[in-house]
Amino acid sequence: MVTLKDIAARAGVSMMTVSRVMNGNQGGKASEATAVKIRSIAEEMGYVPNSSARSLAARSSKIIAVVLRDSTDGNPLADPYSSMFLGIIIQTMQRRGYYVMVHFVQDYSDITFWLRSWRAEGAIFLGVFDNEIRNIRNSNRIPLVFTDSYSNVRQVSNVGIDDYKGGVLAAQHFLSRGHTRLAFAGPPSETTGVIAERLAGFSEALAQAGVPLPENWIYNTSRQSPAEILADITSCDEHPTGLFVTSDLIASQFYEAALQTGVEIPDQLSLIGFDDFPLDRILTPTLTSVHQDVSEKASRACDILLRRIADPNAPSESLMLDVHLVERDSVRDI
Amino acid sequence: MVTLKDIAARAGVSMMTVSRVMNGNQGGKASEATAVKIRSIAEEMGYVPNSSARSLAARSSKIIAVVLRDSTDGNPLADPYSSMFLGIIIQTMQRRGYYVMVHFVQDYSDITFWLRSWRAEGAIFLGVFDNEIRNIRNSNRIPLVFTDSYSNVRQVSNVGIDDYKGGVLAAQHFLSRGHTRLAFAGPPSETTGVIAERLAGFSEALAQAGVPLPENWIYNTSRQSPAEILADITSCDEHPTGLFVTSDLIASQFYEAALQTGVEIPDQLSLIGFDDFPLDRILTPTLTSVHQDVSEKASRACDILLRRIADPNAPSESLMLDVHLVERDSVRDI
DNA sequence: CTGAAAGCGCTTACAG
DNA sequence: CTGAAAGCGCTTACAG
Repeated sequence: MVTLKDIAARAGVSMMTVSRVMNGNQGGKASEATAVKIRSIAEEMGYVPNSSARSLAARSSKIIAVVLRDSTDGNPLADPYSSMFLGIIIQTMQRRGYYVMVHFVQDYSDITFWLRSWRAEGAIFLGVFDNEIRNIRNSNRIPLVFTDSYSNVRQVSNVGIDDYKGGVLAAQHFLSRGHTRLAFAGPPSETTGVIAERLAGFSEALAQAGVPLPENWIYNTSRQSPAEILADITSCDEHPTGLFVTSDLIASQFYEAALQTGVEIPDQLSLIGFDDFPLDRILTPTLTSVHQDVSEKASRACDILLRRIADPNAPSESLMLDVHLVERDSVRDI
Repeated sequence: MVTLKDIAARAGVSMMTVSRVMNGNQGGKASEATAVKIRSIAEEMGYVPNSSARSLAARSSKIIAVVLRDSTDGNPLADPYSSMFLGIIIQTMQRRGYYVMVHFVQDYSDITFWLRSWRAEGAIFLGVFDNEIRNIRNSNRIPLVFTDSYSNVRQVSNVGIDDYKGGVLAAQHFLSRGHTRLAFAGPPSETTGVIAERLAGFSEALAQAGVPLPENWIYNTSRQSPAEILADITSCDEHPTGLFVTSDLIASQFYEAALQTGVEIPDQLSLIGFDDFPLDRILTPTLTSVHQDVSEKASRACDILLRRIADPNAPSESLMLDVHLVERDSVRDI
């Protein structure tokens, strides 16, 4: 393995001079003549800097950590939302000269151990960490960027979207098409958080129009399968005519269940999803959905993180991106 | 930051003893009494080993590299195949005590630089690297596992599937349903490789049944959009009644194009895809597809890599997993 | 069972 | 513009 020392010997200079040149020769601290010579020797000898040594000496690693919640029931990257997001992060960070390590986490204490062990320079969290966010923040001084968080911890940066508005848009669309009996389905929600916001926006917009959203029409997709929920919905006489689902991924499971159980979308049940994935355009019927811009979200998260890495005194920034409704064919007129 | 030295001082032993204990005290090299004491002190002080220092001294990093081909036209993780695969790798490697770095690569020389710089212990390549594989192998002595490679370099391990059989199965299915005019669509293929194999299996099985596959019915999805291909196919009088597409991702783009151009699947054109993604079950009509087991492929790739890391003399192993056809509704009877 | 010495390959901080 | 010294936090290899 070729080291700085080897190059220094060949060039007849000190290791320090080589080190400076290999690090871009900031401000021409070395003469251009020696720099050129050193670069050509390094090239010729196939020099590759040792990142571990660099990290150890410089106390900085060029490593960006991406943390996803490990889903016990399978693959955290099975969700297109997460994988798209991760893809953009890797692309962006790589272009800026960083290395990306990915970690699936079950317990938040894992994270701290891992971040410290590698001296990660910053971390981006995908998925909801609202309950752990304070602990994570307190045990890690590096810049952290969360996504979709509704935590009240203000010392971390967050990139999210207007989930409440998403719920409102879904409600308004159903109402505008004449629906007055509506249901909601999503993972269980705490009092705050992405799902709670979408639900709040949805139910409050309905309430404003005098349309109630009964408790028993708020379905928990962790407890009941889409097929069970469909059975439940269609069993009652005056059943809901529209269902707002908190993600396109789950919405697509409803399509599958509808196919199996013979429920007609949108005739028996209209559907609105959330995310606006490419998938929506090939479903039959095409899925009306609340659009969020994952790429934008990902690159904003990277920008904020990089800014805070570059300037340790930079304030934490949070950002809420807009959403809009994309009308397709899964909502019928009543 | 707490170091081995700090713990050693507190415990009244040498750094070496602490080091041994922290590394699992292999073979009881330290007395259990001191081991217990050291562990409790380490715990109490919140000791986190410094991975950079470890890597530097031990010349081994616990880093596994995953290399994906950077797609110029977007996000390498937009393809569910890649993201599922990556997800399993991360999960598996993490459980075995390794760290995963992900790299999107354009030029193969990037790879070598990166692998060396971090002293990665092994690498898994997702996507086709057939042309670069010899160079990659020659410039890197660490264990490498490729996927879906048809390279003749035998010093690397490879995990693939029976692509040829996949093509045969598609042909046979079309034939069994009475189709005699068939087309093929996929990315451009070299003389060898995944796509070439699928095409060869398809066309040879057809030929055996006396059904020709004309050159102009072999479509290149990089040159023509699905909409253009559909237009071309349906324009001629005696047009193909069935189309074999090399991935479900591309097949889904044909569904979208069919919707826009008004081509009826399967009435005007029957379709068979490849991969058997969950998506297939919610398309209308549901998509008949050649099944491959991505999870199996990913975990086999990890197994092989770990075995070769554990034993540097372990031979390279290659593996070809089986495929089968999953019949759904996208192929009509003729 | 335990430890002192040397070194992994770099950078920091200082001196000139 | 250049360099000698010290050190980052570990492990290897040896000695006892």
